[in-house]
Amino acid sequence: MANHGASAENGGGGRDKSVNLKGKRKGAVTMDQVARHAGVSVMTVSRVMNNVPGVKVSTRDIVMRAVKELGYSPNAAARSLARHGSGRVGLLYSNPSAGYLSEILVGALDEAQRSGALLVIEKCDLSLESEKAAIARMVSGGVAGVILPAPHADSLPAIADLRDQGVIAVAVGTGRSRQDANVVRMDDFGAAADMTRHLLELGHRRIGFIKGAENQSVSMERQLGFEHEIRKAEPAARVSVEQGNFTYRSGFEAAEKLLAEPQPPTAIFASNDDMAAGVMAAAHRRGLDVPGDLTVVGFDDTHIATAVWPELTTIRQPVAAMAEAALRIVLDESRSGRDRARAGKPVDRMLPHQLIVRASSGPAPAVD
Amino acid sequence: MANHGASAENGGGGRDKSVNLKGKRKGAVTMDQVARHAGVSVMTVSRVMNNVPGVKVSTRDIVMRAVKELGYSPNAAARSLARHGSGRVGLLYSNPSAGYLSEILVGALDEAQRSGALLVIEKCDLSLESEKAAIARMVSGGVAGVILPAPHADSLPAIADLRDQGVIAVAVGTGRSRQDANVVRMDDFGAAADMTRHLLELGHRRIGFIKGAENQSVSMERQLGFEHEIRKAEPAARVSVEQGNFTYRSGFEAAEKLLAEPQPPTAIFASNDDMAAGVMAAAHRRGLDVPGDLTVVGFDDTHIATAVWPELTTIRQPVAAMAEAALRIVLDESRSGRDRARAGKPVDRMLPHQLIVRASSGPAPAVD
DNA sequence: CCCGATGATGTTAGCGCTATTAAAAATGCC
DNA sequence: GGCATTTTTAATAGCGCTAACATCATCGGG
Repeated sequence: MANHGASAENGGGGRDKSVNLKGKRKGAVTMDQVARHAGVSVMTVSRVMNNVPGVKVSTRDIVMRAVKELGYSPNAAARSLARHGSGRVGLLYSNPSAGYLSEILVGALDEAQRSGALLVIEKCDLSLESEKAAIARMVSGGVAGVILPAPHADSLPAIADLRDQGVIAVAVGTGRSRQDANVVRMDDFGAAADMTRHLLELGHRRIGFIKGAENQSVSMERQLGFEHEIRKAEPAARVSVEQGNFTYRSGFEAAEKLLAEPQPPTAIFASNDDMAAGVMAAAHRRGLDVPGDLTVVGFDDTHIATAVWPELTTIRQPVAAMAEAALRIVLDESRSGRDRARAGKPVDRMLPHQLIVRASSGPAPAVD
Repeated sequence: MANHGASAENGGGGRDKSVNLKGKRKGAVTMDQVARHAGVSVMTVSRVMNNVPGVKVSTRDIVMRAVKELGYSPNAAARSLARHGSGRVGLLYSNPSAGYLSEILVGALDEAQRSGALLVIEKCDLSLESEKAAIARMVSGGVAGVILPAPHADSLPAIADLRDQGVIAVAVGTGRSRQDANVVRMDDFGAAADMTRHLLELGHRRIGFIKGAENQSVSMERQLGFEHEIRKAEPAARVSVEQGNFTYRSGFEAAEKLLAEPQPPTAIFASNDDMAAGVMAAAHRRGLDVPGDLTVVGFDDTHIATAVWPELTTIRQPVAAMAEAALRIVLDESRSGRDRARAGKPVDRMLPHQLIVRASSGPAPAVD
């Protein structure tokens, strides 16, 4: 490691004393170097990097330029250490829709890197004991807060547990705001309404709806959004609702029932993409063309939405952004909540969704 | 920071002395405390924690006990910092099978946490420039090595790039061992042979095979394994091979072709689960029962394998374990390679796979 | 024109761990 | 038994950063 490629560059110049003075290692620009380069002290650089107020604009600019010129990027480890253990954040995961997990992870990881936090991920299954154990592990690992994605976001015991231990909790992807924990979510109600409007605009008047798992609050929100829009825009439409549980299989089975009705729906709105994929399979099995004979739409825009043929019309849920936001909240809260005695109501952050129209939805077939 | 919520609880309980003794902060046991508790110096504790040879067994035991009693877990940030930037590992990801990504992430993260490494994840698409840019970012971020999962594992430019910059590269999930980089993989050839044997044992003699993407070396391995087993065990079997590219859609289309043959196969072996799901859809569309009329098997055991109905018989690829192993290799290499001049041949680690028999495979239908 | 308010910046002291070096204890050899 | 050698342990100096305090300008009012 003594010298190789990188050092040749430095050595070649020969005149750049400052670099030579400090260090021989590649890509190891430190605050010190930036400070020297900008002609200020390290503390000023630190202030600029952390957006701490009380730095003259002109100074800030000089520092910024130095940062850019040297390609400086702060050392997450050192930062986390100096911040005295703050910046350790837990992330509880079980085994949700898989694609969902990786998005959560990517979003959180990304933000963690950016803000110098350390992510501690901990696996558990859906059982209460397992959840509790995982939380205990995190807490004893010294996390400042814990992010609870999807299925755990609605776990009262988990939230209560965290609260009792004085650890910040952020629920991601829960249906409603809540008093006892910070929340990052999307407008499930509104999104379901948007999708419903899309179906109505395509002329569908017989619509099937497949509910999500009963223990998740988003299921209810989505159903309410659907029903609200129907009542508001087209009360005459005929709807039938089946219970699902967010799995492909439950979507398949629900669709079998819906399609077996004497006057089957011309469109089926599944509360997530996995179930929509199941619906599609059931439709194909009956020889129905999608979307010629049956429009199928989902929710979430996970991997499966485009892995399926035809590709699903669905609602894009900004999962990665939600995870990012959750991490930010933990960090902000842990820093601000340090002195003021844990007051203030919990944060409720809602991120925008988007209707993605793909090939699985089309105009309603002519009346039969 | 002096005290907030948590301290009130401790104070309230009043009797839990041990917690009070240890420290005022939750879960913040330091090496210092362990050392004191064990009656040794911090350095000895450090040696024990890192399995450095040269500690008397008796001393090691004492330290271990102290560690356990105090519930000590090393601070990753401090460790990474003190190790002088080592322990920073990059992970390049694009957008592979999604379920794959989260498994990779989970495995790597898990091991990162355990061994106190800092994971730097970096996104890129399949283009060469994007790949190059992502690698540059990581390198300038001071990583000791980079993990290249699935599609990038076969990217010669990426590997060459890394090598030129003196950064360790580990390819995960490539088909063959290689001279220019460390590799973690599974026995794709053998696994495909296993699966083929499974089909033959079920009595299938007309078998369709759907190849994976041409630019990935595992595709070839799996095909060779399949063909090898056929030739070896049942040369009389009729096989037809279609090209796919690992997507659901390509599986669907390949299956359409296979099933349109005058004497269609009684079993289709898709090189991954996504394609197998596509095959299943095509079969259902034609009114074929799976596995009654057609056996469908996949490869990888990703999320979709159980999200589909009937659930897929497939090969379990130990993705998480592979990611773990990859991280270990980077860490080991970066530590050992520090002095000895980057010699030694690359590591080639092969992890065991497993044939998972589920509901999608069954005995061949009676001859027609 | 001096003195306390404000800013704006610089200094100092660690965060928890590991490398390095020095010291002590155990061992070997003649 | 004495001294070179080889373990095994201890002491010390940072890693790159930030919190807390110290310092230095700058400025207006008495």
